[in-house]
Amino acid sequence: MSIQIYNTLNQEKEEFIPQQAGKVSMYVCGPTVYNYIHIGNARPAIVFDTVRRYLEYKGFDVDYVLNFTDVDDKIINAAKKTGETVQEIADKYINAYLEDVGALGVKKATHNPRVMDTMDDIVAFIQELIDKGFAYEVEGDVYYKPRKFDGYGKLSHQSIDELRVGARIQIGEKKEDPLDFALWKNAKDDEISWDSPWGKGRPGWHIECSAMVKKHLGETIDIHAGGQDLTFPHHENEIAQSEALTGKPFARYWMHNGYINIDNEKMSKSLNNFVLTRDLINAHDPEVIRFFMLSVHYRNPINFTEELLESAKNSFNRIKTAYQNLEHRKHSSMNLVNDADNWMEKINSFKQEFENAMDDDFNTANAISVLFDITKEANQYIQQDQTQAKVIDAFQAAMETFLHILGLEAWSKDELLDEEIEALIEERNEARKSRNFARADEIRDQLKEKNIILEDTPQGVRWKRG
RNA sequence: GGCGGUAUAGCCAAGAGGUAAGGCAGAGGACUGCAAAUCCUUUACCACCGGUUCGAAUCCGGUUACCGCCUCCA
Repeated sequence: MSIQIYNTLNQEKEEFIPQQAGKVSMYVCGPTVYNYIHIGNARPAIVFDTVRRYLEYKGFDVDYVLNFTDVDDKIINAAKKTGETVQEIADKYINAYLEDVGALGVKKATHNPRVMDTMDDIVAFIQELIDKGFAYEVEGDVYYKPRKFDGYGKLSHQSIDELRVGARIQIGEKKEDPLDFALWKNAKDDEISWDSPWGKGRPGWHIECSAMVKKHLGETIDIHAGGQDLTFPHHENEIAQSEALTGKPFARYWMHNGYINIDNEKMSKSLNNFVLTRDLINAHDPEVIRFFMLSVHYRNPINFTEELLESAKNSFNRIKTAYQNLEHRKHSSMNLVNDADNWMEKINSFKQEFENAMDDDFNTANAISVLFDITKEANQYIQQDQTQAKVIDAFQAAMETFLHILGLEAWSKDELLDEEIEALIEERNEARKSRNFARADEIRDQLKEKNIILEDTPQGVRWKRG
């Protein structure tokens, strides 16, 4: 089956066919780096990283570009407050972003362009738009004229005449039309600025993405992604800028992820209910956070509460435990090669189901349910009197594959116990043999305090970290 | 006002014409020296009202509630 992607442009699922066989160009709108990111910023990072991982699993070579907006009012204000330079603020929060998102299992982008490094391209882009009659300069500002561009509104499905534009003109602006938006802003006295044909200034917000996409991925890209609030005006404006310039389609598939609410309310400054990704990572296992995010389809809203995260932790533990129990059972398995066909077939069918789920617009919620199905099957298998190493391996390999696609495999590394603990486990075994259960339980409790949990199975003691 | 989204068990969440996946929590049972883990069993008038259909959470029309975007925002 082919991959189906819900395309905001047409509001329906479409078969995904990249321009070039085997290659995917993908651009994701990144953060404005003026603060630590909140969990709302973490969602697109995780979701589109998972999209990328799945495309790579399917054999595509993915060029994944995520930008950093490092020139912006908010950064300038932050710099004014702390006395640092804009560059320093930006550097600090770019590093923080990469750390946070890295902890959540997000792979590094192939490029992380910054506005500061793209200034020449941005200026050239704007100049060309002026030359082509889509933009005009007024006293050092440059504005784009959406009314000049035929398809304006095609992404957000807004009619240009229905837009409520009353609030759009601010005092001191010199737009010809309230709909016009800034490509270049004239510098105020002491602000950071760059030279341009229209004097010192800095770019508007939307133009950077158009310029970066063109610079790093070309005129038409396969996938453009971001939060659904970016649909309008940001992405709409990107299309207007880029397509006016090139005359070619800007992006072929537009993907937008849903919002995160906190206790059923939008995160907002007035409610003061922002949850910083950083704080959450310090308080919870990052993989549980990622698992939680992926347990809901990316286009649906997620409500975040501590209780739901706790529930996600228990859920994810079930999968982890099954994987670890397979590992333990491996040592008491036989190396026969026959009689395993039924199980191997079953395991293969899970693979197919997993792919079916992911093919269907990256339905991670269903993909995770396949992970639970295989977990149950594996649990049943290892309870049999006799097991085969080959089947155990196949179970584990399938689980690893699924977990890797979801970016959740980091925990599965081998862990070792130190000698002291090994000795205690051995002592407990002896105590149990001689039916000295008091001593056995004492040791079990003692280890539990050290976060080592012992479980007695027909195949001997099994331990795990609590 | 325009555009879009959401309403499914105590909770979370898939499903998009053939009478409801999965997980968490709860209850009962099995296994265990006791536990743990696991297995088995168990819980749904799919927001409301009409319509189409042999058949509708699923399609159409309407209603209600909530949410997002239209202004910086993931």
